Amino acid sequence: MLSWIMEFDRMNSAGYLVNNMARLLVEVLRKRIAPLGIVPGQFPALLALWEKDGLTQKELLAMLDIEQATLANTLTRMERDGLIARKEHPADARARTIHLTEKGRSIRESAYQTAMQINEEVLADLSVEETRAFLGYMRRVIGRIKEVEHGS
Amino acid sequence: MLSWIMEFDRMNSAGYLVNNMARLLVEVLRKRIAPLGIVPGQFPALLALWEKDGLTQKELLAMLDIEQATLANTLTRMERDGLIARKEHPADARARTIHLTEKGRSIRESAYQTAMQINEEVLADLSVEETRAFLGYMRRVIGRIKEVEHGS
DNA sequence: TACTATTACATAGTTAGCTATGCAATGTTA
DNA sequence: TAACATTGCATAGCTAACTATGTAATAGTA
Repeated sequence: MLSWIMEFDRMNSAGYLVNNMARLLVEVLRKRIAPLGIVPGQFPALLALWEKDGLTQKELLAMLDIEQATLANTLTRMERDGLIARKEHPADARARTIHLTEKGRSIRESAYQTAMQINEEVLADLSVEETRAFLGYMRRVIGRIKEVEHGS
Repeated sequence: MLSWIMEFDRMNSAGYLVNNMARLLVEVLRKRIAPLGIVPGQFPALLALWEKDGLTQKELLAMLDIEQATLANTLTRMERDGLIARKEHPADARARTIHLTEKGRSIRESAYQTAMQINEEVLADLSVEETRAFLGYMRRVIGRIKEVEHGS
C-alpha cells in the first residue's frame, strides 16, 4: 500500500509507458515545429505529400495509419493553414486531388530535420545497439497488437 | 523514391512507432473495458482511487501524469458515468473530495485483470529478457524526453 | 481589518484520434 | 435505362490531451 508500489506498477506496464512516451514526444514535436506553422497531426500527411503530390484523399489515406474521417478533418485544417489546396479531380467529381502550396513545400527540409533531431535527442542515452533493439521491439509489439485486434 | 524507402523511414522513427503503438493499444483497451462501463482515460484515475479513496482533485492529480484541466474533465465524465461522487471538503470550500461509487469499486478486479491480460498478450512475442529490456528502454527514453523538454 | 496573493477547481477553445452516418457521384445489373 | 450498390469524401458526435483563463475561497500581509 506504500506509494512506491503503485509507481512500480505503472513503471512496469507497457501500456502506461508507451502512452506516456507518446504524449511527451508529441508535445516536444509540437513546440519544435510551431515556428514552421504546422502541428504534429499534419506531419504524416506532409511526409506523404512531399513524396508524391497531387494524390486523392483515398490514395493519401492508403499511405497513412489513420482513419478516413481523421484525414478529412486534418486536410481541412491544412487547407485552412495554407499548406495544401484541393482541386477537382479531372475524371471523378466525387474525388479531389490534394496539392501542396508553396508554403507546404518550403518547410520540407526544416520539418524533416526537426523530426530527425528529436528522434536523435530522445534516443541519445541508448547505444546504437540498444536503439536498434528498441525499434525492433516496437515493430514486433505493433505487429502483435494488430493480430490481437482482429482475433489472432 | 520507391515506396519502401518511406516505409523504411517510418519504421525507423521512434516517434512514429511509439505513437502508432500507443494508439493501437488504447483502442484494444477501449474495446476490452467497454463491458465494464469505463473508457481508457478513466483508467489512471481509477487505479489511483482504488489505492486511496476520498482524495481531493489536487491529491489525485499528484498521482497522475496529466494536466489539471484534463483531470477535471475526466472526473466530470466519471461522475456522469456513475463511477465517482464528489463531496464538499470538510475544511476547504474550494476543494471537493472524490469518492468511488459502488460501481466504481466493483469493477476493480476485472479492470485490473483486463489491463494485465492486454500487457501480457501484446508482449507475448518478446522473451522475459526482451520485455525487461524493452520496458527499461522506455523508462530511459521517457526520462530523457523530460530533460529535453525543460532545456538541457 | 482591508488588500492582495495564492490556491483549488472549472471552463473555453484547440488538436487529433475514433465510430457512425450522410450525400452525391459513379458503377453495375436486371 | 431505371433501380440499386458502391465509392469518395464530409459531417456529427464522442474521448482525451493540451494551454490559457476565469472564479471563488483561503491565506498572507501592510
